[in-house]
Amino acid sequence: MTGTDAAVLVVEDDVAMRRVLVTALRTSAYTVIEAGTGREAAAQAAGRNPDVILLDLGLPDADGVDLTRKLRTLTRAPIIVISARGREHDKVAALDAGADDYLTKPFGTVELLARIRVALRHARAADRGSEDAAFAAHGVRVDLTARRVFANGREVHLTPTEYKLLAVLVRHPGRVMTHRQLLELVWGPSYVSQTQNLRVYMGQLRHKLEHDPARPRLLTTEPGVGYRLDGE
Amino acid sequence: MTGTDAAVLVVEDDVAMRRVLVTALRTSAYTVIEAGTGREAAAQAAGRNPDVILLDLGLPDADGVDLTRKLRTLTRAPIIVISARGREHDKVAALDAGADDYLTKPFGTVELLARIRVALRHARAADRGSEDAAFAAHGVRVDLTARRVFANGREVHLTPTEYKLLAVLVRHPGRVMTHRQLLELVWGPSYVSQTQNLRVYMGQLRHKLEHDPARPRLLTTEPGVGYRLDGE
DNA sequence: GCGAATCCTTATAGAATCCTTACACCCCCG
DNA sequence: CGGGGGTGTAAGGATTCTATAAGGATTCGC
Repeated sequence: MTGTDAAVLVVEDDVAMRRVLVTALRTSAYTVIEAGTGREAAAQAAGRNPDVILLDLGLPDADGVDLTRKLRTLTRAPIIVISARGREHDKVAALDAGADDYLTKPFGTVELLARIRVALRHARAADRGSEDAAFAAHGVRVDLTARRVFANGREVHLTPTEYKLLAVLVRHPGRVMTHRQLLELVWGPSYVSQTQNLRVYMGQLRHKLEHDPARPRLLTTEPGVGYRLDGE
Repeated sequence: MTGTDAAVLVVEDDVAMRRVLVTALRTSAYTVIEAGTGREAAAQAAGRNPDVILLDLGLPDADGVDLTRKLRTLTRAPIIVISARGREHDKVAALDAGADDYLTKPFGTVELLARIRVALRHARAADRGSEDAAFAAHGVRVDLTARRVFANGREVHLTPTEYKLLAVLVRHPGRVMTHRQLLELVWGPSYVSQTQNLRVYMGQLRHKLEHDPARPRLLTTEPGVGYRLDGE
């Protein structure tokens, strides 16, 4: 598989290293976009819509993990992190911040290209689904782009965590989300076994949204499995 | 919390190594499925529908790259390859055969867990685009991705065990599943002789799904062998 | 700093689920 | 005609899971 038009954003401050990367990518027929700073990287990611991002963590002007998180808000393109630091902690932090792969220097060009192919494979598979930005049922309306929630025509105030939880459910209407999924997406990977907390927040959401919180029609329980946001 | 969440298939012949992996996964509240050979791996990948596959390339009975390709035809679950061989050629071969990540021994457990989280993230993103895997016959419809079951247009509530049992049958429509197979896949390897329990649950499923539970057309009995999910 | 909002934990009652036991049934064969 | 293996239904106690309230810890805004 060759580049077939795919655009790769290379974020790397070291000029020599950058030249190596760019040459390898051009040889494989990728379109290359370059950035030498975190600020530039964000601009290019937002403006040029790359298909893959190669990100060197060791930029002088930005913390790598923060930048990863930032880029993730700007684009859904896979991020392959390149770093001189090979400690486990660094890897985990970057991966949990939204990176899709982590390569430690020094690495081979051939391997890098193979990992780029994997990333593109993923991106294409994920592209097929696009999300709705709104949900409405049972007198409840959720506007994800405006971050607003209404119940029976009245706007309801939700705390950040409540909203996050509801937003996850809205993105998967009608389908059961397991405790694990909800906990991981709302609270993060290290909270996957704190199911009690999830129950508390689900109760708060019901209290604010359901007509009769004791007999939920919108936020239903699937005992032993998880919760579901029901349409009509 | 019961183990109805993300399931990880661990393919590893070395017992010591396997124990390390299984312990780490269980601690993070994953459901673990184990396989020690290539043949077993294929069977479990097809039968248990894991969410991620951890594959050691160094199995005695199968070539790792071939097995990767084989597994890719059986499931779309992400494959994380674990290998003692760290040569670039090996990595590229595995990645291009369909693997999603490649870890070289020795590696840290924390990093492995982080990479599993990445893989699950991808799987979920890809899931959104795919059509719902479903089964329909005799007025019964089973939606495996939404975890919903309908009979005669009405949604039926199934308990976790009932659903698990039905899900196994749905993945092998028309084929007889032996008592042993069903017990192992639903209740686990230590329950393979508790056939009475299976009868009870099969009865409950019939009661909820069949038009006339006494004359089952969907869930038929193969005396002395097992049960079968019949199409039209 | 201070108050208010939010978060997370704990405790407990109530609900759902699981698994076992008990027993009736059916069909085949001696 | 009477077992006997295999099967289907019913019921209940033990276990697990869930809902809700309440309070201390923490964070946030001013």
